[in-house]
Amino acid sequence: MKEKATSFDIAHIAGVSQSTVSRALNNSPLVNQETRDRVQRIARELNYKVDKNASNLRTQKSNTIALLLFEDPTSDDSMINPFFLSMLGSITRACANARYDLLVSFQNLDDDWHAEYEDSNKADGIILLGYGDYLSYRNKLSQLEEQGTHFVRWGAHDKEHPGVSIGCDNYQGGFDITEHLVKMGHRSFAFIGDAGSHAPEFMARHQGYVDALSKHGLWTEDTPQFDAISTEDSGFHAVQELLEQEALPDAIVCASDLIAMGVLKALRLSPYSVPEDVAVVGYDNIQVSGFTTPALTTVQQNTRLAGEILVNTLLKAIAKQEVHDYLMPAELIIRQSCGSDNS
Amino acid sequence: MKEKATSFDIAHIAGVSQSTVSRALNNSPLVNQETRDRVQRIARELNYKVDKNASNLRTQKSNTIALLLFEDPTSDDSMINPFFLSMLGSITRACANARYDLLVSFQNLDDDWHAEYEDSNKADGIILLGYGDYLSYRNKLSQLEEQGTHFVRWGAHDKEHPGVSIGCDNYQGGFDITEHLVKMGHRSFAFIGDAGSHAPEFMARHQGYVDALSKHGLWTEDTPQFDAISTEDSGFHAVQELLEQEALPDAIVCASDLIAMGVLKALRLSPYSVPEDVAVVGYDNIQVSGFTTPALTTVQQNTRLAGEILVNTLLKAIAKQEVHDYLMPAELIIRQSCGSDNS
DNA sequence: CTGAAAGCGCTTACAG
DNA sequence: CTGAAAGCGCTTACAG
Repeated sequence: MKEKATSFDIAHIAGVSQSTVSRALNNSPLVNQETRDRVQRIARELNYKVDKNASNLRTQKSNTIALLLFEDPTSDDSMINPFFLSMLGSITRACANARYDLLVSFQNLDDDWHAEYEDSNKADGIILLGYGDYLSYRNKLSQLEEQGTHFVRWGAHDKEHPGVSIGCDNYQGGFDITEHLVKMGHRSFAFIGDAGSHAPEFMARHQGYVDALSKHGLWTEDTPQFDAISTEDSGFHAVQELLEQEALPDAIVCASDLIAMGVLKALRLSPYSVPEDVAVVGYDNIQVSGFTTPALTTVQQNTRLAGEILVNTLLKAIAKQEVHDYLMPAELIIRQSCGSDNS
Repeated sequence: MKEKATSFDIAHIAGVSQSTVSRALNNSPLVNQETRDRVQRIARELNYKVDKNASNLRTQKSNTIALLLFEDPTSDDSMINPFFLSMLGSITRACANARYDLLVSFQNLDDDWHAEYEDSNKADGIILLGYGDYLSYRNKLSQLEEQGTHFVRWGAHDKEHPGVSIGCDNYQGGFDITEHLVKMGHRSFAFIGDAGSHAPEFMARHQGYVDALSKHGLWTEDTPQFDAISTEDSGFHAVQELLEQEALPDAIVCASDLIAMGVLKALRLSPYSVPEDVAVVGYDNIQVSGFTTPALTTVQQNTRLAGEILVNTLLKAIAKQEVHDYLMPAELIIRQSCGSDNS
């Protein structure tokens, strides 16, 4: 293993000072064209790469973004929610386009994550991604903000929360999909998904659902709701309960596609069929939702756009520009699981 | 935004030298228990974090691994192959367990990636992940090895290639799934997937397929094969060709699940049904494959284990321990798309 | 346009 | 057990 070349080695070979090498490599206009070309050629030949630790230390910035992916610690740890995996993909892409490196990290909500990356100068800013009990880390967000850490959060748009957030219109999504079910002729409903303040996204979807039902006079206090987290298992068990209580409604609204997968599975084992006996809808439009039988009606969040906006907003914040919350529209994806017009 | 505290600030407050602060923070046994506690308490109060750039520069290691994800540049850029996304998830997890940071980057095969990360001291080692034209970057791998860069590669096990590789037994997978089709009574076949040396994984799967057919006397030189890359579109178009030529075989073996998705889609639009008229099998066991109609028979690669082995092998290499190639067994996942025993 | 020099914030031999 | 000092490899005012 050869010793790694430094800028001094280049300087020696090129017969210039190390300062000039540094300038040439950074394409400084201060340096003679010819000198620059020579230095760059030698650097290429020696396979020289600027030491990032040294240059970052000197410039006090890292050209790196950290992505903190929160996981619901109760979810099946063998699988990441496909929706977030898809976000991860689009964020990676957006970072590459912006010539930033991306540091990815999984976090538990109770980890001491709040300052780690930017404080240690490994990253210039942080993207927070994940469902999960948002309230429980709210004070950490405040602390981040207090310290002047740059961060953007994917999630529920909420004026009371610190920092800037990019999210999808969960309320509208919940409203639209529910109203569609009403139009399809369904009259009794159940909601599967935690509707408490611990899960703001789910709560907003639920609120949209409730308001749509209310608008059509279909909402009652005893409309069943199950506090499921976003896993197949949660959905599966919720349906089992419904079946035991012999309280199967016309339509089941799931707070996520993953939950809906479990719901469909449970119904497949039951005497009831979808959508004839019961309609099922999900949320997220993960890839699988187009392939279930019947294909799942759901709400799409544009992950590609979301990744771009998250990254661009963060970069703006790092550049000390003004940034704003952004609420992306939710798009209804109608497939077969909600019944057809002539039902 | 407050100025970030340095070890000198801590030293000043604690009334000790900066060297002692550094030792205390690194839990050096050289420092008095009481002093250490005091220093650590102050550091916590000041929300102090060691500057990674400085410490990495000094120690010449980064506790960071870089993951280079190669993409087939011809594939649909709106979507990463779900199989690799799943690998990404398990690698992230494995890194977190090893207390390493993970730098993720997408690369085109023609980028000048080969040295970037480790040479610039941003990472201690590199994981290479992706299908793609392996031959085209073979000399880059040689170069990596020559420079003493630590790397492991996911992919085809091959003694002739530089560096250590972790992969799944593609040959055995291709063999097993084909033999299963033969057992199901299928007699004529087609293979969809590039079987050339540019795609070593696919080539190995194809070789297993050919050998299984040969073993049962079913292989002929004119058994159709299509040079598809791993996308739905490729599979879709290959089937269209088969239909135009009116050469639909008993069974279609796809080099990946993504290809199989396209095959199923094309057949759905045809008068033929799966598995009655034609069997279809895939490879990878991506999540969707369990939800298609009919559910897809495929070959599973254990991504979770793969991620762990990749990371652990790389860490060993970084620690100058001896490392070996590893060939993971392929597991047949039998579902409905291949027909049933009584066919 | 170029060079000599300072300094980013650490870690770690060296001396006590 | 502790401190003074060197040095990791850069970037960038400063002086010419």
